[in-house]
Formats: sequence, structure tokens, C-alpha cells
Amino acid sequence: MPELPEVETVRDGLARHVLGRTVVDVDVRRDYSVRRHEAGPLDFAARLTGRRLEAAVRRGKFLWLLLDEGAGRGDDALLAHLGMSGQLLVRGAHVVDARASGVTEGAVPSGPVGWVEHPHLRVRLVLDDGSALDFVDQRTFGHLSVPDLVTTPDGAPGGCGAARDVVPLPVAHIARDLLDPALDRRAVVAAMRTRRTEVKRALLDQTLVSGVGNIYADEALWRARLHGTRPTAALRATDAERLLDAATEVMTEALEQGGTSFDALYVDVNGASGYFDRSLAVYGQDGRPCRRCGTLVRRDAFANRSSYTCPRCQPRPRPRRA
DNA sequence: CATAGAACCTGTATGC
DNA sequence: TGCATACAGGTTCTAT
Repeated sequence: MPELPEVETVRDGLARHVLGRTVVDVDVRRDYSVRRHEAGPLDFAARLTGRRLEAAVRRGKFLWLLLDEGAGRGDDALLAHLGMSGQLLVRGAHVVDARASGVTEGAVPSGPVGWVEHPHLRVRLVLDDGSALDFVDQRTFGHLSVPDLVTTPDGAPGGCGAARDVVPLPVAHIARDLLDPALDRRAVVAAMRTRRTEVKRALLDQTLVSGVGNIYADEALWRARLHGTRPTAALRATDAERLLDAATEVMTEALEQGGTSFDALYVDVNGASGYFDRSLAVYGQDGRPCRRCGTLVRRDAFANRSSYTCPRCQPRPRPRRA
């Protein structure tokens, strides 16, 4: 669910609310949510307890909190991926509005502190000021872990030469994202055109350029007037550039609105929804008129999901012969 | 190596 | 009402 603008909204919230705090207790309610932590839930908790949260960093849809140097620990971080339905909620030592938290009316506040416990709470970190950081995740595709930080080689993911960087090990293969100033956009265009696939698949490939998901891919393609099934190999460089510009633009606008959310499944650290859903031109708009030409937006099956396009603004490519 | 599809899990909406 | 099916913002693993 959360794509770059939503994850960045969460990162910003964490930067403002939990940095400088120390983890005093870790409560793993569901082991599956820390399955990517190889050493298991107990080690996950042990590695976090007593550590201070120093910085909030993001690449694409991954975000992590740098940890201070623990006794005998190397460089590591609390890594989070929200998957399709993950949330990170900062719960202060006060009662949170039940509606904004996505909790039904009448939910029972839990614990002496008095905040409302979300039904899909998977992991809770209790912080030294009495607040808590809750990882909530309905579908459980998201996960938390405490991996080591590694230095990525020059010119790594996506074939984009750029400055060396330190990222958590599971992020080493993820390319820089479209809001990263160090991203080499020309290299992305070049790499995209060497792929033998369709342009929407390339846009969603996080090892080529990261941060774009199904919503913003469709929105970017509509803005660039390209059909997602266009073969990348036959794409003009100017078209590829226009597509990347469109994706950057739509994600920047979404970020300004606090991200896109259709329901309580996506919220910021305070439980509030973003407003960009009102600005979507095609995603989820099937049967409604294209705001540019009036033609009805259509939905097509795409990789166990859907793609939304304007058939007139985004003509399908001519079928190629093999 | 590159690419496409299945698998992972929980819940809601829709149709019969 | 009950039940079956389709679908949902993503990534990793596996098979070609």
C-alpha cells in the first residue's frame, strides 16, 4: 500500500517524534512480523532494548532508524517495510482519538497509559518518555528487523553510478529513488531502455529505480501519456525522461498532501489520513471520465492487480510480431 | 543473468 | 443469511 510519499510521510513523523528516545521495552505480539530478523524475535528485542534512536532514513519504500552504539554492537538499524498495510504509530502518554486510529468506537484502552490498542498491533516499542512506537499491520506483508549497515559499492543498484552509501543489508539491492538528489536519472533512462519488458513493469522494478508502486505508476503513465504495456526497448529516451519526470512530480504532489489513502489502512504516525486520493486521475477511477479528454477510464488485469488507463490518452502499443 | 509468475496473510466487498 | 469468489497500496522466492 504505502509507496514513496506515504513512507516519507511516516519517516518525517518518526524524525519529529521519536528521535533521541531510548527503547526501554520491546513487545513482539506476532513473530511473523519480525520473520526477516534471522536471529529470531528474542534477539530482535534484545538488540533494540536500551538503544537510542538517532536518525530516520528512507530509500524507496524502506525506512530505518539508526541506533546508537550498543555494548558490543556494530553499526545497525531498526529497519521497517510497511508492505501492503503496515503502519507505524506514535502513541503518546495520552488517549488517542479512536476514529483517527482506525479503531472502532468503544475499543477498550489497554494498559495504564491509556492509549487505544489497535486490533492489528504486531510489535510495540516502549520508549523512555512513556510513549510507544506501534507497528500495526493487517495483512502482515510488512516487517521489522535489526540488520547490519553495509556500504554499497559505487555504481550499484540499477546500474546508476552515484555516491557510495551506507544502507541496511536488505536494502543493498534497492536502487535510489526518484526524490534522491544523488539519483542518476540519465542512467535510469539508459538502463530502462536496455530492459526487455514493458514500461510499467520497469517502473515498478525497485532495482531500477525505487519508490514507485501501483498507484503512482498508473498516475505517472497517464501524465506522460504512455500505455504501461509499451515495450521498454522501443521507448524513446525523451519518453522515458518524461515518464520519470511525471513520476517525480506526482509523488512530490502526493507528499505535499500527506500521501494517498482510501481508508484507515494508510495513516501517518498520528493516525491521520492523507488527501491525495482526491487528486488521482486514473487509479481506481474506472468508468469515470478522463479529466483531460472525457473518455472513460478503464481497468485491466495486471500481475494479480489492476492497471488503470485512459484508452485515448494512452493508446496501446501496436502488437509486435515475435 | 533476466524475466514472469506464485507465494506470503488478513480482511472487505460483491454476487449467487 | 451463508458461502464462494475477487480484490487490495509489495517484496521475495522460484521456475523458466
